[in-house]
Amino acid sequence: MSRKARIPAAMVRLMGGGERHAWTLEELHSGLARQGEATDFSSVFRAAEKLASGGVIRKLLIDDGRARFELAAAHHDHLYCTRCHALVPVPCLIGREDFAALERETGVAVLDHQLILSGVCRACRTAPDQDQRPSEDPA
Amino acid sequence: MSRKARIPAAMVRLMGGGERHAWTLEELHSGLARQGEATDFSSVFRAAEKLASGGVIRKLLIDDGRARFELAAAHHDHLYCTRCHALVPVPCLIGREDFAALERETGVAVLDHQLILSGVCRACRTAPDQDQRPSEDPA
DNA sequence: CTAAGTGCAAATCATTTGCAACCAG
DNA sequence: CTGGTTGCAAATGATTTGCACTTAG
Repeated sequence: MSRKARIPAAMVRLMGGGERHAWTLEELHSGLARQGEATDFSSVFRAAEKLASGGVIRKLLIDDGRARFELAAAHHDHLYCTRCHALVPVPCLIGREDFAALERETGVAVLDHQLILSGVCRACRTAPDQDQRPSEDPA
Repeated sequence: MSRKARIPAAMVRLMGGGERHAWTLEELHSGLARQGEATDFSSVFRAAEKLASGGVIRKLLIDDGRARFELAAAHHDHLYCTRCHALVPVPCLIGREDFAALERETGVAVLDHQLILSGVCRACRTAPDQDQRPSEDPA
């Protein structure tokens, strides 16, 4: 080896900051800049790639064109509002026992899972029809 | 109205053919061609878009860059082998009761969900390390 | 010296969109 | 006519990659 990775570390620190729980690469990029760790987008990409493959963070696939990343530490599933695009973490609905059963039946060793529930959040159902701006973790 | 949509219909027919359960746009495109319904890629895209919004088919987000589409009729979840990229349908693990509980707690009306379990299938665990070609619904 | 980490620029690639031609009702 | 449908070409946009430079070990 030769040099300690600066970006990955800063990224984990940023993600653990509590402001947000799921980040797009762009948000990570600007987030790092905001905390004095300005860097190139490709470095953000590679750091995320590395952290994800190392199991430190998890990549989420949302149907809006951009991947999100979250710390893998606290596992939870997600509720996605198709109207305002809020992504709300919810307690995990899948249990170990389900995995075991599936593994027995299918022969596939389940290592991870991604559950995204989608629908319309209360605010959006109540509010008029106007198209709302993306927001995350609505307070 | 004015004209009956040729592509969407052919697409549903193709997807119900049983050969495959999840299709990329590219596969749908070539699949249609193979069954004498040659068409443009953008038409495939638009047909998928329309069918998906109409609830006839469902869009799946797999972490390999391409979306997959499957008939929504028979709902099931998926097992994704991260090694050979096989996508195996498995019985759904989530129940209505879970939805109801979540809706009560979060206020989000759950309309749909996507659960993708990932891991390594039996073949890949047994086989040597070589990187295998993508295959789907391995016989 | 040596290899991993980084920045910058350029390439990829699936996905989308604009627009004119078409056609069943 | 009319408005949805289709084909073709071009635009988008997020993601990736090539490459040279830097620096810790």
